[in-house]
Amino acid sequence: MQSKLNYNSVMNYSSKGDSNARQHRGAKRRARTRAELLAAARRVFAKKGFHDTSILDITEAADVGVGTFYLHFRDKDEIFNTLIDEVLQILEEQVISEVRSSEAATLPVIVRSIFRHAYAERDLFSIALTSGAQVSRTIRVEDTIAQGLTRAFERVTETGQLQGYDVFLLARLVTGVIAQGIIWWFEQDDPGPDEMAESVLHLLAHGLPAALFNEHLLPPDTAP
Amino acid sequence: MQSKLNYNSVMNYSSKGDSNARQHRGAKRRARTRAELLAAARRVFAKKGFHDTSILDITEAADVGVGTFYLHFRDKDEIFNTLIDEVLQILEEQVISEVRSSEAATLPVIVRSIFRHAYAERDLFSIALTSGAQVSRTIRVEDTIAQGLTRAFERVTETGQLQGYDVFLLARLVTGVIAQGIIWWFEQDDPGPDEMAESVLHLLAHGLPAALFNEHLLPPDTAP
Amino acid sequence: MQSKLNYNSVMNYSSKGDSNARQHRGAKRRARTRAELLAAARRVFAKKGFHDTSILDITEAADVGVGTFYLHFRDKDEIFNTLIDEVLQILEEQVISEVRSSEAATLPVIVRSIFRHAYAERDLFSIALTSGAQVSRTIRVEDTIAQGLTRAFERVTETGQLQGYDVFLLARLVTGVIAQGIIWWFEQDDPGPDEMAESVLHLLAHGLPAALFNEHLLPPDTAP
Amino acid sequence: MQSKLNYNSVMNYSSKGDSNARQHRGAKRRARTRAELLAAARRVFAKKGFHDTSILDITEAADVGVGTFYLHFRDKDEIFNTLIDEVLQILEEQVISEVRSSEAATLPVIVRSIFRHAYAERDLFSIALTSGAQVSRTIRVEDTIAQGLTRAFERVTETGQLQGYDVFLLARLVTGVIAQGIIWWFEQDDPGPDEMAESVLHLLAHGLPAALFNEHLLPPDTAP
DNA sequence: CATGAATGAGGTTTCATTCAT
DNA sequence: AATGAATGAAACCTCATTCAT
Repeated sequence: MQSKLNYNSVMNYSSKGDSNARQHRGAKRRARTRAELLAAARRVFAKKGFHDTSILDITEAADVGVGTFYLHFRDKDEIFNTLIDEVLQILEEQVISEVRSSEAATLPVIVRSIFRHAYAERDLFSIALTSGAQVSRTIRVEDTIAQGLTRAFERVTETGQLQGYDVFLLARLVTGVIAQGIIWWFEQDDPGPDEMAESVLHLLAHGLPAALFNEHLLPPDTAP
Repeated sequence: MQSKLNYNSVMNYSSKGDSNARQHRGAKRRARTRAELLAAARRVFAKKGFHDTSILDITEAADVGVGTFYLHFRDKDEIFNTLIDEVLQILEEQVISEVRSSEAATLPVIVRSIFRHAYAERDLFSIALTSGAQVSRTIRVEDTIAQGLTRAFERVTETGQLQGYDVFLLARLVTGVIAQGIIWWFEQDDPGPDEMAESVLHLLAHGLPAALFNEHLLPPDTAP
Repeated sequence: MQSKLNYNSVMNYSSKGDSNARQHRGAKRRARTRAELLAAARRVFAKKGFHDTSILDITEAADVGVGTFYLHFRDKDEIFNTLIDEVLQILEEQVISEVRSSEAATLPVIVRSIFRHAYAERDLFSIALTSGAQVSRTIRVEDTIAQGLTRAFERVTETGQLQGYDVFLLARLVTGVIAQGIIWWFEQDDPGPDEMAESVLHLLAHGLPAALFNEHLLPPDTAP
Repeated sequence: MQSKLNYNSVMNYSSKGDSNARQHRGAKRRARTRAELLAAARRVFAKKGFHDTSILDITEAADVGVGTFYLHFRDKDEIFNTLIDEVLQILEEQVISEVRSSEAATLPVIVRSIFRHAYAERDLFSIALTSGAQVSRTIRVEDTIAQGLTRAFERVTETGQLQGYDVFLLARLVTGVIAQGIIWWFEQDDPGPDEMAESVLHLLAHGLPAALFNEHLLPPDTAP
């Protein structure tokens, strides 16, 4: 809120004052500092996790004074959320644009696009997927993906298909597969995004091999 | 691991000393206090989340002195892990026993069993699924489920089926669907465990409706 | 509030538990620490004034850890108010007792008693009289004295005398004289309390010398 | 003292440089900014009290940049003192002029004049009377009034009257009554200045009603 | 074994002040 | 002269942890 006011004021500078040049310089510096803070926060969060990161860690990584942090963000939550929001907005834009420029706006296109972007930003996504709840009791990344999928699914609902499905639940379950794919990269780097997308899409398209529904999955007799 | 040391030490008390009776009484009291702490921790974690819970919160809820906490647990992480381990061990035992007593040890039986237990303990599972990472950088619940599934899947692998699947990744993806189902209960209480299991199993068995792979999922032209 | 709960709980200890002795020791230590904090606060306030005193100053003077402060008082305001309340309560009790044990409960007896006590505690009273407003927007010492005087005056009102006086305003004005007498000791130590009382009482009894109402108080012609 | 340096430097600007006209414009602007800061400070002090007012509060209220503040005043104390000095100087001038233009320069004339001016500026006076000590360990308003009264009283001393009085102490005690009258307006607006002056003057002229010196002021027997 | 008063490291946050523009 | 972004000292406060009883 505080920071948004500040942020917006930056945006408005060029159109308001008469002495354009002078105000611009201050605003530019301000924006640069803010960007440095965001970049530093991302690095530190990725390295130490959300919980173990202090404001001081961030300002030191950004090479600015402690107080500067509070000029731009209310607290650790806010910078974290800003970071996530930023990355989610880019994700959304990118997915939409990729989907538009593709032949057909089908699920495979969407999923591939999500994985590609998530892979590129996998450090942040991992943090976001595993520390989300402690920040806002809303799990932002999952929510955003689930909402996107829901909107997409609803397009099909309108055509009369998807009868008998709870679209919301379905979207969340699919989100679960995707999220787990991303979290996979928390520890390994491969398979890369395209292969990952194929695995996920294969599962989503055909389900699990029938064997898993027929065969015995436990040894006849085991001690724990 | 740490917590197991503590836990086992309780178990060993009665067999060590010479004056058996008195030690027994002490051990019983000790165990009772410990149990109160665990129960209190579960209540408080469910209400305030892991991060916002302090040791004092727990001891007050358990109606014991602060110092007492440290006689039983090293820190907040340990009591949390103990709680999770306990509940996961019960989950495992219950699933195994249910699967054993069923006609065929197939995936549906396993999944239903997992959901039933998770539903019964949904407050703890929700916390565990969303606060896992900040405790140990290992996401215990997902890991346990994924491991269990992996073991199960490997039985099938041995029969030569599941060719071309990365069993580990597959297990994790399936874990993702299950986990998201549980997290769903973070906000709603229904559908209940059996219905939830059906939805998940249907998805896992047949995949998503083909429409989602054919139809256009985006309106032809949207503003952001 | 916090501290009052704590404080009261100390008071109740001896009558509540069964294991009397053990609880007593803790409570005694607690009370001692609290008293040390109060004594230290008084010393530091007297030396540096309210505004320039930090919590750390107080805890260092009391030779306890910082955290200990917060076990007993919410913040600087609270310890200050506690200090003032304590001293004002003693003042009130002492004045009442002195007045009772005197021949006649007249104003001179009251005023002498106030000055005697205030002189004994003049460092604290000076601080209280000059820093009062910044703590609570109620000027505690003046208020207490004025209230006491008001109650006293009202006794006389009931006898039909004091016609035409606004008792509240009168009490405050008299409080002003007394307060200024005490503030006088902020910089000088004499005259002592009895002489001071005589000066004030003489003024209150006879008013100012008539000359001040007749004579010219300005030189016929002065530059600023 | 410090503030006077600053203040005078403003006055000297126009006479120093070569290009008279331009400097004049600069000086005028400078003076205007300074006046805005003073006016803003007064408003903010009146609203939030001295202690809770920050430099930023003042500059925002004055609608100037933070840095600008330091071009005119060293710190919060200085602007506060400047404000008080200004108002006290006006008080002094006004009292002197009113007294001069009156028939006889007696105490009633002085007191009435003081109250009239103090009432007009009562927000500032209230702040000054209750926050004085934290600024300079000299209680400026009381000091100024007491000094004025002392000077006036000394005129009478010279005529041989006021024998046996400590003139300084007497002046301070009278100051106490006047100050308390002004502080009264901190919470109420009436009685207005003239009525207030009459009450105070009546007290100063005749002292308190004799009853207060004869009657019992306490009920014969009270519980605390 | 249990207690809870005390501790102080470590975090957060504010705000007077500087200085490049 | 005016600006306001940046600074960091200095305060605040919490809470995990210890330890005497």
